Amino acid sequence: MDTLDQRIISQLVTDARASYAEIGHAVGLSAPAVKRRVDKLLDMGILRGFTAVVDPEALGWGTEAFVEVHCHGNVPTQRIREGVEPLPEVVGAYTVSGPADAIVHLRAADIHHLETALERLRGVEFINRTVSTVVLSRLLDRPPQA
Amino acid sequence: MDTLDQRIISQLVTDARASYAEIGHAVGLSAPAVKRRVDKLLDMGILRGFTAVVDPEALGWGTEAFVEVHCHGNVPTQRIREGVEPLPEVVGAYTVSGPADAIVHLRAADIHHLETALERLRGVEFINRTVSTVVLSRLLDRPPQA
DNA sequence: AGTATCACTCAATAAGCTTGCGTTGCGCTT
DNA sequence: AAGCGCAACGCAAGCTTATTGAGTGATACT
Repeated sequence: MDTLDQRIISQLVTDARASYAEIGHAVGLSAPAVKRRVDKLLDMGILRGFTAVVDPEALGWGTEAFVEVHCHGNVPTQRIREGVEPLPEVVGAYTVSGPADAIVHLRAADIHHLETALERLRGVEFINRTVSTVVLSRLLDRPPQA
Repeated sequence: MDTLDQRIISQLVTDARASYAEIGHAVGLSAPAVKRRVDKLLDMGILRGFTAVVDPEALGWGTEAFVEVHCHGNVPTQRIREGVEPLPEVVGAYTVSGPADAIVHLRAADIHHLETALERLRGVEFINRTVSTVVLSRLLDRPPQA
């Protein structure tokens, strides 16, 4: 995991479908050398995989919200994960410091869909109370250090 | 934009480096047909591009926080965007309903780095007050409808 | 000094991309 | 009802890229 690896990763974050030759040219290596490093990074779990960046609006996922989740008593983080993971509208979930126990990031087709997703979230047994903050507009949404 | 396109997108979200032939096999099309559809989706902006999924821990971006931003008076969303965009630690920013004006998602190497990023965020001229919520653990982080 | 290890380049083959071309299905006009 | 134009498809050819093996040089350890 040296500076060469980091530059390769940075290239892949910018364009995950770039050819190994292109990446190699950018970082000063041959194509096979790049492939071997990428394979190793995947093996080590530093690279988790490759994904497409989709315009959520275009696909009809235009509405999102951040939800503070307050639980009944002490709930282990693992159980929180298991509780929210089945909801397809959940795109992110984090345990946090402060008064709330967790923050859940919801993405839905519209306000009505968001409402039903929230209802299902509140239906999770250990969840006591939720405080929702609806997103009005997405200003920025990018990978780190791109 | 039909169901075939959606299935192609779903394949690409799962693995952005899959070959057109693989995708075609999964959705019942030939490789050239898939390529033409992908090109069109890119043209239309429905597909924004392809990126690598990196383990943030491994790259030394293990600490993150959500920050409620409160502005001085009325600030247009565009100016908020311009204000936070230069900070590399900002991975997401949203204007929201409720008492706060915006929510900013920060990602930093460690607590100290997070602190300096917060200071720089608070240094943005129109920002009045911030309320930070530090992430203790990431439970879930996934693309929608994967 | 010798040697093991590691990562690289080069080269060759296999796989995949990309484009032109002919075909088909569908809606619209004549 | 036949003809036309459009849009999308599959096939095939030529070209590019991926992938593997083999050889080489640098580094570090014995």
